[in-house]
Amino acid sequence: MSVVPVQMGLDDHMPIYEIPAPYRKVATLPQLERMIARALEADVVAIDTETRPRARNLPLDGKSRKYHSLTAGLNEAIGICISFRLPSSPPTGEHHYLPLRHAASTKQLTIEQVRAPLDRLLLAPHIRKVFHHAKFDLNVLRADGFEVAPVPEDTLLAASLVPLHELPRVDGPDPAAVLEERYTRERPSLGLKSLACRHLDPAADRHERAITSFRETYARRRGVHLQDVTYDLLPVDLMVPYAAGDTRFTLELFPLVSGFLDAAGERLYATERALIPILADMEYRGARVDRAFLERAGGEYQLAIDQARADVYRAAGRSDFDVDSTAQLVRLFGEAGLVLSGKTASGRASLDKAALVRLAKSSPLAAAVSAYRKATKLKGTYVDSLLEKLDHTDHVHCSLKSHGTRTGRLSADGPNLQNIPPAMRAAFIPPEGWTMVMIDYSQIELRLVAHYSRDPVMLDAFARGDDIHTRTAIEVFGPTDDPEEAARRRKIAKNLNFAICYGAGPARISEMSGEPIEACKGHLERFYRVFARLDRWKKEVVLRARATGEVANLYGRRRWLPILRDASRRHTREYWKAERVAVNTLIQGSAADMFKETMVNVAEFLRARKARSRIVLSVHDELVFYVPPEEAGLVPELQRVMEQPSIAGELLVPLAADISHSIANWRDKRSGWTR
DNA sequence: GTCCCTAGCTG
DNA sequence: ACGTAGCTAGGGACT
Repeated sequence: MSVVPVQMGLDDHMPIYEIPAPYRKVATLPQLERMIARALEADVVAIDTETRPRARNLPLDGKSRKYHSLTAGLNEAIGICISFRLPSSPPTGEHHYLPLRHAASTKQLTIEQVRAPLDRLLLAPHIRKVFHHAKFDLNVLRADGFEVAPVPEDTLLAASLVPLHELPRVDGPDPAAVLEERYTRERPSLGLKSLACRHLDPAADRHERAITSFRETYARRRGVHLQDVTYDLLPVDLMVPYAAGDTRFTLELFPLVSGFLDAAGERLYATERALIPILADMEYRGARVDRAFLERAGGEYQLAIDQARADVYRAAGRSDFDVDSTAQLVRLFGEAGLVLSGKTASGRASLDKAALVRLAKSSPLAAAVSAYRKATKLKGTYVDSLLEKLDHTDHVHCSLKSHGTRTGRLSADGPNLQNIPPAMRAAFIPPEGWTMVMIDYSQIELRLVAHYSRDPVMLDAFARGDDIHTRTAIEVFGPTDDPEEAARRRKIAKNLNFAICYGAGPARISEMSGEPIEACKGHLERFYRVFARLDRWKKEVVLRARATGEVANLYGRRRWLPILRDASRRHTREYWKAERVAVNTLIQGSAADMFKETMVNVAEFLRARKARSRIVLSVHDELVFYVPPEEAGLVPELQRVMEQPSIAGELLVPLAADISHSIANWRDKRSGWTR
């Protein structure tokens, strides 16, 4: 920065900073009115919010740095950045920071003062608003009563769909490093600063570094944690170029990045964009949780944990170790003469569930550790942490990332509501008097495998509506009248079917099905003789991917796998993994993009009918809805919408979506829909 | 405080 | 060579 601060760390003695061009502060009504008037003449306006954790999101206690999530907003706006460029603007554009909730001594407008002018811009129908990660800002703005229309553009989502390694670089990187990255790195960071440094200005992070250094000094002098030095405590003039820099980069990245979208990319981007307000709304409203159920379950699990821990110490004959420490347990097992055959990824002796199950018959110690692990997992990850995250209306708000996976699936965190075990699904309940409706695709990935491979047996199975695992069992092992044998064969067949999607070998099939490994080798060979087209398709996928270094799914979503075309890395562990990834990405990714399209179609269906029903959760191939009693008639229609994505007509297999419902909770459901 | 490792939950 | 895609918790080693 241009001016060295003379004094730091006191709100009322903030150092004076000079705001460099082309950045501007908007702190008075005339300045705001002038800025909005000019913005309304622009075709594209970049917008960003600066935030702090909500004031009531206080640390849990002195030592924990975790915050309560008491409200959907999670973060509170402290200021808004707005950038645009008119023909009459300087060539570098006009970039503004509008402080709203900075330290009291700061000259700034209030939310209510800016509401009307800002609404004119945020709702202007003809202006494209571009954000980097719009969903976040939409919810921050919503917490202050602002809406944005039309649906914003998003440079983060556009960048997630573009071959970033083909974009021109401005940071003059070492050519060897670029080459290495082309061959090894699947996807560079999608962070705004990272994209800006690579493609706009190598020094794009200079203001961020200035801010960080200020915060570090402030934290040191005040004796507080760095993360407690929130941005609203900083001198506003120091914030202006940093904050408005973000919208400057967003504005400049937008045409650059979206210019690299191909036709399929444009279509995928349209779906991603349509998902922004849908996911934002799911996050904002959250899922209702039965707090009393969780508290009860927590007590029961605690008893089970205490019991299991005592069992472990008794079986071990000593108690000078930590049951939570796998390393100490491995040592203990070794001293007790228990042999651990499996290995971890790093080659050490593994004491995972499979190892414990192998030993459980002969060792009470192993059985007790299993019980302990199960109870601590459920209580720690699902009961206690979920309770901490409930808001004052007992709703939990996760964050859904549309760009969170390399296949196209959504990812969820804070908490992850996509891996709630059945026992804990009982804690998720509908609003009073409403029904929870679950609609999930039946065997979506195997249907896509059948489509891709055109395997006649598999296509026939789905055309006839067979149970695919039973049909596979009959095709591979022949018919049997013994129901027990049929069940055993179906289990193996199910694992064989999953093996296609994941690329599992005999060892994994053996572990999953409990059959001997040698037998599984034979099963796999027979399986690929029966479903010969399937094996051929997988080989073709790999051959094509070797030539191009990438795969593209049914919607044209691409995943770069540069290692596949690098002959020098052939026959390495990473290479073989990339082959499995190539196949899995087509299957999982095609299903994911179909599912995203379905979410958009379902949300549009509900919107068009002004329905109160809403999507609550999205778990890869399942949607969970809250449905009020008077909208029961919509449910079969939702099912039909789900069965008719745009690609349904081109698929060689029928799609099927199954309904289940419950007025109680997510676990205790009944299949079908009748009333 | 950071990071990695191991484990375990989901589709 | 032989299990895809995620997130989170805890221990343990490091700074």
